[in-house]
Amino acid sequence: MPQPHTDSVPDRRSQILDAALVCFAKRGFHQTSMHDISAEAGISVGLIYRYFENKEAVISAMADRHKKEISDMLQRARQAPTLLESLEILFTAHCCEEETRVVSAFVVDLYAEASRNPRVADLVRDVLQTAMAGVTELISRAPEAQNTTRGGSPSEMAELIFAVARGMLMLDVLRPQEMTATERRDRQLEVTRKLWRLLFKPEAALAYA
Amino acid sequence: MPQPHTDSVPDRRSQILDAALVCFAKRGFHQTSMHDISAEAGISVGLIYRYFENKEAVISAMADRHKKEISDMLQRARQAPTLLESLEILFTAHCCEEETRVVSAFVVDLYAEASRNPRVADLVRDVLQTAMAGVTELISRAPEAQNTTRGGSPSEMAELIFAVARGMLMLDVLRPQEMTATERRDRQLEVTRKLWRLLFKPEAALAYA
DNA sequence: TGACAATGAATGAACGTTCATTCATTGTCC
DNA sequence: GGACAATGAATGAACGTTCATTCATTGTCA
Repeated sequence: MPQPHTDSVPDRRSQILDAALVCFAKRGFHQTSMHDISAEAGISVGLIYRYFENKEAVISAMADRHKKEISDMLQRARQAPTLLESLEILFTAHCCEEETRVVSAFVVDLYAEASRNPRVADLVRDVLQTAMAGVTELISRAPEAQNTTRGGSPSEMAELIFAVARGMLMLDVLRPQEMTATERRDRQLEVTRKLWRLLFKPEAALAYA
Repeated sequence: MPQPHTDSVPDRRSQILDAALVCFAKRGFHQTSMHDISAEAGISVGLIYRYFENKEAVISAMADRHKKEISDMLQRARQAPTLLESLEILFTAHCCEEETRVVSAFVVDLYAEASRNPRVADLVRDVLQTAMAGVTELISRAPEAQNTTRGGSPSEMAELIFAVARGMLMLDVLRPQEMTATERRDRQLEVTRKLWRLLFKPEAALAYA
């Protein structure tokens, strides 16, 4: 009853948000016009206003969706058998898409927006706190982390992990467009493993590395 | 000859760039109008066009100035007596200003712009490579780094250091406006020291920290 | 007076948003 | 089933506004 077609009406909101993501990543929030989004989605401008109050609502909805994606990612990370694999999921989440740059550019733009839009800032802060809490707990439970206090408390380690993850994501927008998602993923994994060794590998094993 | 008055003409270009930095940080590159900049600088709109070809030229000049500031910072870091102090300079450079947020927000915006403007991307890449090379050399020469290969080669360590620095800068734009520059600086220093311990402190000293 | 610094009204393009209109689909009655 | 009414998703031209940029004009020195 709610959706009698299920196919002919392909969830307009998602369709619009998908198009918006592409446009936002390509041109940024404020350089993207509603016409850009409508063209990318293959619909008319007016139709966007049937599903979103205005342009800012589109941006907010994108941020909300991103929040859900992050918590999905966290769920996956939680189910990984080892801490290292959890971290690998965390660090390469944005490489899952066809176009990694799309996600990275969007997130950097999101932070830029957060720096001047308090509502967006609250949302990003909230996402970050939830994710950090999840990872902190992950570390607390992990047997790999039991024998080392080198990186400080679990929450301090999580802080460092997230700083590196954000820093690498920022670097990603500088990489040449030609780089494939796989290449990006490999670069990310290298850094992940380096950080893991640094934080969790028993000292003895490293002494003469 | 270049500046005949030296005082009555207070270097218009710098004056305009100073105003632009404030506006860009407050509203972002593309939401800042030329009128905003002229109002902030206390001059007329038209005058900006006497010193800059167009708005993009203002952005480019800002990026160029940022490049010079980074290399100054690197120079200062090079002259520090210990590696830890070098790192502290590196991590708190953006806290020197009255308004830390201004610098952080500008840099995040710069990366966002880099993700879609190849000229800006080249410039940021260039700055980053120069700075990384400087820090790599700093590490190579430092006696503190001689006894540990824990973090990998000097250039690998530099990569990690810069990732954390970028990540912390990104976090800075989320901090409440009320936070003072000193508080921000302290938070940055905490992380710096943690990273330093992790990378350079001899293993023995950490075993039962 | 001449040369140049500085102004800010004017221009036109682009943008977000609105809304009168179209039309395929669904519901209703005989 | 067939004729007709009602719906509301979808369109895109139009509107008011904002903005980067221009340039005729004014102010200011030597």
